[in-house]
Amino acid sequence: MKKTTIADVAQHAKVSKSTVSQYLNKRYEYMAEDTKKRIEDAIEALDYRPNAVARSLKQKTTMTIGVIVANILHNFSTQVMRAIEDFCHEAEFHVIICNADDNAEKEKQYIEMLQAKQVDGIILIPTGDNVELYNEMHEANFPVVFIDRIVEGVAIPSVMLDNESAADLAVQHLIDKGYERIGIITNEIRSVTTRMERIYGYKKTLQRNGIEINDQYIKSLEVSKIQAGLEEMLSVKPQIQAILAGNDLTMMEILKYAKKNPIRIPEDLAVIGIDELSFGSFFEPAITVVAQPAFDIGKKAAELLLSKIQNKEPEQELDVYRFKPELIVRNSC
Amino acid sequence: MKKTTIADVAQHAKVSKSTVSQYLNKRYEYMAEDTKKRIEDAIEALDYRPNAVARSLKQKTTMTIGVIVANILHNFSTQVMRAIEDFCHEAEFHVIICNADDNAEKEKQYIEMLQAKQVDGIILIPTGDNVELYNEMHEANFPVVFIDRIVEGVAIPSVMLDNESAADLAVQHLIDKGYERIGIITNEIRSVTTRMERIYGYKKTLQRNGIEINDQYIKSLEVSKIQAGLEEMLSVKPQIQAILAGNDLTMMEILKYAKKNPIRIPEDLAVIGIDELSFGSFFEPAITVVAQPAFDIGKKAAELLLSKIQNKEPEQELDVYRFKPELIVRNSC
DNA sequence: CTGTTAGCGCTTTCAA
DNA sequence: TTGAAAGCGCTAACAG
Repeated sequence: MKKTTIADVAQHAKVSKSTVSQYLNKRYEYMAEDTKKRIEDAIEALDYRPNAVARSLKQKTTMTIGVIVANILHNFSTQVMRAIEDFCHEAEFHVIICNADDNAEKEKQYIEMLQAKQVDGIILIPTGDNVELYNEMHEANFPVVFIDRIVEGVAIPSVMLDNESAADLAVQHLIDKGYERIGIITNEIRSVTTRMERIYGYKKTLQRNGIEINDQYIKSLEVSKIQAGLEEMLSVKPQIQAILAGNDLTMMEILKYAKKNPIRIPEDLAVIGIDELSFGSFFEPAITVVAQPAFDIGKKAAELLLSKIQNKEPEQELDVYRFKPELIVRNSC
Repeated sequence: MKKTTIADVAQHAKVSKSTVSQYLNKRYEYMAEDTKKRIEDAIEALDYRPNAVARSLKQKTTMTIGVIVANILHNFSTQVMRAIEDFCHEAEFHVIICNADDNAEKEKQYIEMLQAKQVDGIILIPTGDNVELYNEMHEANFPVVFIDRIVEGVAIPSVMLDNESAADLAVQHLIDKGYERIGIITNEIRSVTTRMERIYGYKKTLQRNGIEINDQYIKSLEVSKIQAGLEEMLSVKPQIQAILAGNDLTMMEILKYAKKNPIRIPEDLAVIGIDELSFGSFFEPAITVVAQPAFDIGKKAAELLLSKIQNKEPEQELDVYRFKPELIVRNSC
């Protein structure tokens, strides 16, 4: 059963292909009611569906964007994805999703595949290790937007959390609660910029409050090493009083640790995290967090990308769009 | 700056377009080493990238599939997505992701958009409300695979959990632990089949153990009504001893409720859930669950779909592929 | 108001 | 071993 094409419709309606094409593209202006009707009927009768591939070939636009995240299993990525998909759906764009697993090679491969597929743009949580490629895209004027991190030396806009305030908010809250010996654990998976900014915010807030920085209270570890790192950090004297978890995964490791070696939260150790937790509100104790507006971030990125695609120069081509974190006070500190 | 096309490469390498095409498709058999080399160089020199859209138009295959989930924010969907994307990546397929939000209209729209885009197949967590459309696809021999639910009267294969055993496993565990008055709460969002099967498994196991079924212990509610439903169920006399949560969202509602009205788990109320929880192991108490292999389910669906696409008749065209649940015993019952 | 024509970039006979 | 030519399904001048 051959697919019905525009030619079939034209024939059936006794008009030319171009007229049908006009119709499809809603350029009715100069179209006789009668022709219009005949085309409508033909389409109906033949159950005709335009072939978007053919159209794309001609128009050089696919109404499709690619999104490359580190891992769609991460909460942040999922929310970002959802926001992007929602926004794109509105605009009748489709999104192709790719997991680069923080692997530069895979990222590169995906970018190339997406470009071969002629996607109209890419939203990327960049590994940061394909600087050359990023720049090529930018120079070729190919629409790209970064999420969650800035890449040094690449003039592609980034949409991300104001990491410094996030850490500041967390640490200041801890200090206000009377804690002084405060640690921070971030995880290796998180991009360099993000980690640096959070640690920087942490340090700055400590200093502003006249608290000395103790490097033994600062750790950056891959998830599998957090338990050990925690052990170490907790044995440092003077004993640490509170910990800021750099993200959700880290917080979960801390909670696991606390359960295993019974440590009471917040009596023995106060905790606060960056990133909301699905169980934050009903955990015992409920966990205080600094939430990041992942959804808004995703939406903004999609908005930016589509406006680049549609060549509407964005209001002001900022290079970094920072989103404010929100402190959600509960009982873990 | 015009994009370089196969014609440019041909010209640069002083061969014809068709020869370049041969090269691109790795049909080297009759190609002189020299020609091959010249083409290689030309591609390199011009930084040529084949245009997949043009190729698709000709070949009638896009190497792209669509995946329509209810909501990518749901844990299950996320895992399924990840598995599908992994599998497709191996096979050099791309995946377009869509959130239908359990909305038949949106689902329909997506299916049509995806078909217009000429995707080679679709994996669908069906709302179940577009039976006609499902059948059209099936009759047109368009590759489709369902996940998580069966649609009555539609001969499309489904990949899903063995829901009945999942409920059975949970209830039997509860009974073995000495509980007799056992309730079940499922949520409306979950598809009809899934819910029915789980409730059916629950009842069957109760009966097998000679325990009478009490309809007041069975509730199916939308998430926002679970708190109230719980209140009601817990006031029924004789007092319920244990609850089976039909999925992760339901379990979280139960946990919230228990925290608010202080109910000790498992002393006052034992709980067990279907679906693993990110916090299951370190919650206090750790939550016993029956986990479903979402990843395997996604992988299998992708495998099935690609084999349909590649027209390898699957080993045996089963219409339902059931996956075994796994009981993870912890401390909540 | 509608039809003719010429491609978009690639693949694929078929012939040379 | 390579090239010429036709065509995938659609759009877009430009005529008429």
